Amino acid sequence: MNTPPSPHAPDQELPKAYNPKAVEKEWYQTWMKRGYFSASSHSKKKPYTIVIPPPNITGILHMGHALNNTLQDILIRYKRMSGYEALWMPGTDHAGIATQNVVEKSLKEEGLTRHALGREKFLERVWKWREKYGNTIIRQLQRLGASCDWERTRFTMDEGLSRAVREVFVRLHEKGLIYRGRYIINWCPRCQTALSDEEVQHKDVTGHLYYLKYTIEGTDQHLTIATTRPETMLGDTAVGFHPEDERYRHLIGKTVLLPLLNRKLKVIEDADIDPQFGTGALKITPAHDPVDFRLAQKHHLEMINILNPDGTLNDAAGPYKGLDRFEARRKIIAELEDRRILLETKEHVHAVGHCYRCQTVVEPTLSLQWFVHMKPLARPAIAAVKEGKTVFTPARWTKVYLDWMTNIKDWCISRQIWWGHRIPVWYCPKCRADEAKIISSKNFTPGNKIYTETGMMVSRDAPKKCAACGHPDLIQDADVLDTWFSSWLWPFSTFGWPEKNKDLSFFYPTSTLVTGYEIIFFWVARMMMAGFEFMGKEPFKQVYIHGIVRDETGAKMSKSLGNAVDPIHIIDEFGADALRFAIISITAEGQDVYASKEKFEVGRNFANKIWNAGRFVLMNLSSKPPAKPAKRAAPSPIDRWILSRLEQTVYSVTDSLDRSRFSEAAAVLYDFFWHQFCDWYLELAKPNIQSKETQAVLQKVFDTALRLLHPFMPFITETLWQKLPHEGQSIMQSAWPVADARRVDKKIESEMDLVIGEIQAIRNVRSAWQINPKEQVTVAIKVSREKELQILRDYSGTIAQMAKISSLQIGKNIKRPKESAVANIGRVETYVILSGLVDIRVERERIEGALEDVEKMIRALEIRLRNEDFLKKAPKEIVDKEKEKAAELENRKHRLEENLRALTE
RNA sequence: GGGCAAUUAGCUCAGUUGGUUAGAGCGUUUCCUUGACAUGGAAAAGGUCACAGGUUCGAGUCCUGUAUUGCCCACCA
Repeated sequence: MNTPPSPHAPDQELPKAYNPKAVEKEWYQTWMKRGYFSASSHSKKKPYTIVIPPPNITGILHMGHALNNTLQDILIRYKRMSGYEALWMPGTDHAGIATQNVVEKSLKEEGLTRHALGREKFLERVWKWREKYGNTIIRQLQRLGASCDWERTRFTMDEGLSRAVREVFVRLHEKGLIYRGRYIINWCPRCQTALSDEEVQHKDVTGHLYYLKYTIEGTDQHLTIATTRPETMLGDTAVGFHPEDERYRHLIGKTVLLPLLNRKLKVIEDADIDPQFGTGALKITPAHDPVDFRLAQKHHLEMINILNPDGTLNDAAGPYKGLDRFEARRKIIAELEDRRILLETKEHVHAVGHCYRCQTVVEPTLSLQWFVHMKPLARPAIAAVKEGKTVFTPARWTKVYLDWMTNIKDWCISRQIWWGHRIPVWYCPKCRADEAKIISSKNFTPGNKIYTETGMMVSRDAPKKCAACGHPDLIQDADVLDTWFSSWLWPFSTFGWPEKNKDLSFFYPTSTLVTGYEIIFFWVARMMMAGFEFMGKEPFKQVYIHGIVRDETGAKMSKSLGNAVDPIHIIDEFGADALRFAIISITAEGQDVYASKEKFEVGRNFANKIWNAGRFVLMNLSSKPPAKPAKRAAPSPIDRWILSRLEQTVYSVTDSLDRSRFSEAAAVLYDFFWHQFCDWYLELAKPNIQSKETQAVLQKVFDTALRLLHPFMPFITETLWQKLPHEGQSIMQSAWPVADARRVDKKIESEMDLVIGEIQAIRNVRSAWQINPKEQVTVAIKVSREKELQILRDYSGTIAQMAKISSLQIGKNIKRPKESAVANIGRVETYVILSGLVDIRVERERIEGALEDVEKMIRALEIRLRNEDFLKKAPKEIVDKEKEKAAELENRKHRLEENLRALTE
């Protein structure tokens, strides 16, 4: 026997309360050391694969991660137990802008800037930073219990993944899908880089609409134009109006003078200009507005960029040069006001773009950037979802995905930062000496030819010399790629693509992607496109979209707001299992979650309940369990009942997990374990606890429950499972229970329903009369039906035990004893003898209350049963059920009335 | 401007093929420290399922509209 060491000796006495700290770390280490998390592509099993949404290396575990990763771990552990070769592929994302921002901040504290350091030194600093802090979140995921195959951990800046990035860039370029061009992009003046459209968050801001007076050259006539960004007038090169707008027809052929600068502005007419907005006249700033840019292209207007990269105004701004854009706005407004050019100011709510990393207001700016032409990539990714090759859960996200994909725009992928994958493009300074020649395809239309420039080389590896002239000193493009340009390859780059290997063919396509809806566009949609483009197959079969974790007030949790419930604090205080179970419990499918510390107490309490049930089971199992369960004698009805309930729980939990209804599965387990197994079965089984049969059932039910609970609460289930008699080395490797419909015993369940109802009725009376729980009472039960009589007699011992009855009489001809309180369940009437005098008033109130309820129900039923349409059209079984119910209610009503009469006699 | 969610007990929320008396957790009330568990046990109170119409024998559940809230998308300057 060569059993690996267990963290706990089997016979160690269990403390009264579950102490997660005592087991979590050790068990996690043990699992890792024994290689339980690793998956192999040489397995004979069917693969089940999840790739983790790689957290940023700057990331610190927050509740969103806790939810996201618990969901993935539940799936992985469930599938692993169900016989799949389950792989959870982990890794981290280099998070270009975010990481650069963090490192720059620490430089600033030393009084340094990245520019002072220089590119190379700066990158060294970033790598150092990553060595030190980049794995924080991975250690935190491990505390959560995540069963990732850590040996496979990847990083988006690894050599392998970087190679994939270059390969993809080159291939897309060769297909004519990557090009460079001068277009309006979103510029963040703080990060000083271009952003993609998705990286801009639009927020409604109450600003102003300024009405400005432009003079028509050579006349004393004026033109009034409304704008929200008056400072952009410095870049105006034209004014325009709608061709059918009669108000401005007279302007055709005239020139308008730009206030302050007196620049001559062309007058154009274009159907894209909305005559309803403002005055119907539009000032056109081609370099700082997407609409204006398009108009400028169409009408061949001059484009004047007025901004420096840091958001201050440049030479083009004349007297306003050097001012920050917002300061310039204030100055210009004041100036316009002084000169009576500003005619009117109105409040105006409009959407203003903000940088998703630093929340700075972004500026639409004309700029030379690299783009991916997306339409051709989107086509198969759209078809796949329409055909159901990839399914969204909840389904409503399908439409969101398809809408975005259908209207997809080209993706700006170049970033003017240093931390990231350098664009694999090199330039020959010699060939490019003549600047006029540089852009060889001025009006490049992507998709049908390859984008080229004089002296430009797109290459997987750094070219040694210029392909044209042989010049050896080439200059690599200074920009890096958007972080998502590496993330969108994640489902296959992590397996070694572009190399063809066993892992790739075995684990790809992956099975489920679990993520939040905030990155459907950033990541999910793009992975779909990359999956088809480079692997020819969808990257995953299912996309499970969960909600966002918010605080109690509904605000998105964030560290900067200080409203975050820190998952690590919850783990420290309540344990990882408590955190996991609670976060799953409170998360309905796809809904946002409102988290507060109190909500995690549910998880702690449940873990403690499991712990104590385990203590009870262990305490009572014979110290040496029979090697084989003793020949089963017929199990008692109570045993059959819990086995039947267990079977339904197995079925229900499995079904819920298969339908991605995680909180439902958690609720079913909670109810079964606590309210059926602990509240009833354990109590009912106590008198027979010494019998072999009961012990066998107790062990089986507890063992099965632990296995069902394991994906949700890995640590406590492993700890207890190890202490129980078990086969195998870990609950992680045990088989997921399989539901067997034959073990469901409807007959025994309906019998137990009657018995439990009876016990509860008696307890209710006891409670109403404030009988001390320790005190034994005398009870008489009157039953009219043979079947019920039989059942109650069979279970009389149980009823007496559970309701603390010293003398129990059951029969058809029982007379109501004097000084007794009555309870009615169905057709059964129960008398509880009271020791002292009956307080008629109290008893009457009880009965009258019950009577009222019954009458209310009877009235509702009667209406239904008198309705001919109901009798004719409703299914027979429904009608029969209602009739049966009516008869029973009628019966109960009579008995209540009798009791009431007897009371007053 | 378009779209999507949400609106059910004091609070936070479940409730997917329409069909018993609409559920849970927390909180509240009463009783109980009984040899698994006070992070506990027993019992109980508490809901015109946002509103208005409609479909149906029957609606929390389906349809239409309204209101409130939140989110996403969108080049009305």
